[in-house]
Parts: sequence; structure tokens; C-alpha cells
Amino acid sequence: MNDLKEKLEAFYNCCRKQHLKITPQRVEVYKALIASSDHPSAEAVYARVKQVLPNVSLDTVNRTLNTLSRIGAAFIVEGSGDVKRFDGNLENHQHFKCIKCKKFFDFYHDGFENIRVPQKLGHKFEVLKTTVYVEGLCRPCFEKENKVKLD
Amino acid sequence: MNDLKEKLEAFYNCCRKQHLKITPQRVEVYKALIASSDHPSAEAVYARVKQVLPNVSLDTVNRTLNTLSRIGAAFIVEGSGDVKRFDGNLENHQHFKCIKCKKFFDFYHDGFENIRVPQKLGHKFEVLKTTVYVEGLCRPCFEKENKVKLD
DNA sequence: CTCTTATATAGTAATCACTACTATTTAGCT
DNA sequence: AGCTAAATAGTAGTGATTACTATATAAGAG
Repeated sequence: MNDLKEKLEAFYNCCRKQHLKITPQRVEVYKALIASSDHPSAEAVYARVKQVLPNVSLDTVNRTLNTLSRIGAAFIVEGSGDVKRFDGNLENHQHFKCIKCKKFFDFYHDGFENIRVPQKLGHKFEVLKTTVYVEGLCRPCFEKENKVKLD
Repeated sequence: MNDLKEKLEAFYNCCRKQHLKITPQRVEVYKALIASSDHPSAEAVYARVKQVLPNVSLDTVNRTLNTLSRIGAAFIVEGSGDVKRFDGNLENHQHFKCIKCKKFFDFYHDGFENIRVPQKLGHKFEVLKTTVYVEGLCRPCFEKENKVKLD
């Protein structure tokens, strides 16, 4: 729980640094995001925030999520063109996505922590973030797939 | 040019294997996709196919692109929730995305060719594709950004 | 080569996520 | 407490993708 306080304090500082107002809506969106470990969509965050602030609008949630990702308090998850998904986990981690059920799973692997991009790329681009993105089938989907093939 | 013939032949076989009809629309969508190295959107593929088949509908292009990605003849590029983008390049390569102008750049790096996922992950999931996804600013956008800051 | 049939297509209309707009409210400063 | 720029609620709007339906056609059988 102390963790939450620390994160909130860091978030406040981040806002102040960027001259962004600390509004209840922003705080609740941020809290909802870091409380959801499942890479929620804007809609999902909206539903959660609504429990605390019943009058909040979806637009505000969307705008706020974009703001969070702009100031570096959240990430937009690399996906494949479906609904936008957000991630409040700032620690280095990788994503696995099931192409069937579209669920995301986090994974950590020391070898992927500090991937170095080739020098050539570093010269041509300002690199901000590097992730290993894995696609495939989760176990339930894989089993379904195989059953179908056996029929 | 022989390359194109080979790819088309492989594509035909892929369709036959999946009991998919080889229609002119499908062939043209596929050709348009592998002819565009810039990770085109459905809209862009549509424009290109229309030059050959003026009556083709956007829906058909969309459906076909999804079909292609389903049978493994194309990929949906990992992005960040904007317009879907497709990639007909099946060779192992990585993507850099500029978060400002949203352009994608391919890059190849031997070290990233055969990334091995941790065993734990291999047990829990059927891994189909692994890419290193790099985000940042391309040179033009980086320079613009810095100019703004200096004003 | 013709027939048959399941599949694919064109041409909409509908849906869904996201963004834009405007009047109102409010955080943060003095 | 009062001021002001920024943020919000409550729409309406936009743009991409999908769904629907009648028509057309690819591919296998005879």
C-alpha cells in the first residue's frame, strides 16, 4: 500500500513538472490504470473510474490516458490495430499477445532487459523504448485450435 | 521479377492448402501488399488495387488483408492503436516506429534474428513470432522537437 | 466443357472507438 | 477570497472497420 502512495507522489511530481493540474479525474484514471494489471482499454478504465466518479466522461478518460502516455506515466501497449490498450507498469517488461483471444500477458526475462539496438539505428533515430514483442497462442486457445483440427 | 512469380506460386499453394479460392481480388491485394514496402494501411492497399480492379470494394480489401494475415501470408504490424498496418515481408525483420509522425522503418540486425524466448514462456504459450519493437523519434521529428524546446 | 455449389464480392448500411467542440467548472496561483 | 488558464462533461462528429444481402464466380464433378 505504501507502494501506491509512492507512485501517486511520483505522479504528482510528474504533473507539476509538466505544469499539469492535479485533478481528481486524472488521479482516479491513474489509480485505475496502475490497479489494473491486464492492460485495460480506455473503456475498461472508464468503467473503473466511474465507480468513484460517476459523472466522469469517456472523453476525459481517453484524453487523460493519452496525456499519461505523453508525460511518460503510462504506455500505449504495442498491439495489432485493435482497441488501444494502456499499461501503467513502468518497469521493464515484455508482452506476449495471443492472436486468438487478444489477451496480453506480461513476462520478464533478464536477457531482454537491456536490449541494445545496433549502432546504425542509434545514429538514425532517437530511441526511446525497446521491447520484445511475442505473438502466438495461449494454452487454452492452442488446445481449442488443435481440437478443431482433429475433428 | 522471378521473385514475384515464386511468391505468387507460394501464395497460390497457401490458398489451396486452406481451401481458399484464388480470386483476382485476392491476388491483386496480395501483389499490392508485397509491392509496398511501407507497411501500408488497408486504405493504401485499396488505392493500389483499385488501379487494376476499379470496382473492388474497400470491404473486400479489408477482409482479404485479414485473411492473408490469418493464413500467414502477411502480418498485421504491431503498432499502438492507430490505423491497422500490414506487412507482406515474411522475412525476419524488426520495426522502428516514430511516435511523432507514426512512420514505420524496417531494420535488420543479426542479433535479433533468432531471439529465443525463455523456456518458461515456451511452455505456457505456443510462440509464433518474436520481434524487437523499437519506438522513438526519427531524425526529422527529433530536430523539430529540439527546435521547439530552444525557442 | 458444362453444371453445381459453396465461397467470395460489391455496394451499401451499421457499428465502434476515438476525437472535436463548447459552455461550464476548477486547480493553482496571488 | 479572487483571478485565469486549463480541464471537464456532455454532447456531436469523424474515420476506420465490420456486417448484411443479393449477385457473381472459382473449383471440383461428371
